[in-house]
Amino acid sequence: MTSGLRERKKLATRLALHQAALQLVAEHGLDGVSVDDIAARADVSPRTFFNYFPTKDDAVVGIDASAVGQAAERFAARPASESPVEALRAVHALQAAEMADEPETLWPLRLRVIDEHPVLLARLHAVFASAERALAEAIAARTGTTVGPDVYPTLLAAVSGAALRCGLHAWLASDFTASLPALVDEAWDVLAAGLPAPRR
Amino acid sequence: MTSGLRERKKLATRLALHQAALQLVAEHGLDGVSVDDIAARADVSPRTFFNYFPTKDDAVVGIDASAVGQAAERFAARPASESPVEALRAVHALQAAEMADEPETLWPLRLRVIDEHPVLLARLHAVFASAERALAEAIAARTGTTVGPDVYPTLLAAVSGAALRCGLHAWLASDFTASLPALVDEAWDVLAAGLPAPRR
DNA sequence: CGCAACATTGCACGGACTGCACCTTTCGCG
DNA sequence: CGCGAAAGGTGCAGTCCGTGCAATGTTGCG
Repeated sequence: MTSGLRERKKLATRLALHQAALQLVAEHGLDGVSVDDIAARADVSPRTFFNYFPTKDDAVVGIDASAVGQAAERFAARPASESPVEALRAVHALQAAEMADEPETLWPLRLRVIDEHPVLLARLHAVFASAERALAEAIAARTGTTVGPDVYPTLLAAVSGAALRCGLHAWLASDFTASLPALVDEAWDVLAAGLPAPRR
Repeated sequence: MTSGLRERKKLATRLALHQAALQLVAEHGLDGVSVDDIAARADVSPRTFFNYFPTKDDAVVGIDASAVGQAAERFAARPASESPVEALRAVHALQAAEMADEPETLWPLRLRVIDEHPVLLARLHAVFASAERALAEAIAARTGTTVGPDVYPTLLAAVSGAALRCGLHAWLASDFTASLPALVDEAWDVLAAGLPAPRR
């Protein structure tokens, strides 16, 4: 399927560039690192860098566009007996588990770096937003609504992104000692209850 | 208070630059317009452009940082008898009304242009995100929670942003014939009900 | 009026990103 | 095995963005 020396090498240099970008930025800050630096550490020419990422910022965030549609696909594949919220919770449980388990400590490092650079946060949000657009379509299809005029699909998609981001934020705040899936699930509990003020 | 020829002139050129950017981009696309073009249409030197906006994209979006903390301040000023959600709804009602009433058709044009350029959407989201951070603090203060470990303040702040963005999106989809405050309020109804699947 | 503060501008520079042309490597196939 | 086609890697030249600095106007105030 994905075999072939060519494919594997591309994946490898892509990852190398991403990790080089992350480490260097963690060390010297976003403005203290140039594309040339990143390319040098990944052992490719500066020009090649742009064959892999359209932007320096994208290399730091390092999320491929292919992963974007994933959430929407998984949502669409859930049994029709589930309510939209139930289905989304299930999708997020899977997604959160994958993020927490990912090889290396990639996500922690990513989140730490992104947290220190608002520009990168915006970039991450852009990725989420694009995923949410696809998700809104899937929600509309499931509920018989329409993305344009009806608020529901857009709202639920946006809220799901909020839940996930919120979980990631709390995960970072816990210094990655908490369980990401548990945090995301907690957020969904609050949402499903209609956002009541927490009892103190 | 804000009088003084100097202040007014600054505001004027700022607005001129913003409108020039908006119109030109609406006409030629984001990549078809350079900073020099924008500065030329606003009758200032290209160098001066950067005294007003740190970035070309920011000039197109054209929202000043001062407006960012506004939502949090208004939220904090709401009577303590209101629940967080009630208070937020009230703040949004005001904010939505202001946006819909703004002089000229600024918001419609803005939204149309932003809708066509994902980069600008990211920029807008960044503004929202920064407002949400301030809001999260205010929510935490009101509910006796803490932004770091507790999910509630971050979640509610993010969700409120989602509601507003969602209203704006539907407003755009209606070609600005619908009532923005009504759309935002509708989103809040769904949120307060725990996001139930819409009846068909 | 005259001075101090502030805004505008030009200049020069470094870095991001792109189109193009050329070279090297991999792949598919006989 | 080897050859031709396809695709990736690289260098070059160029455009535009964004910034620090220094010079030049403009405004406000005593």
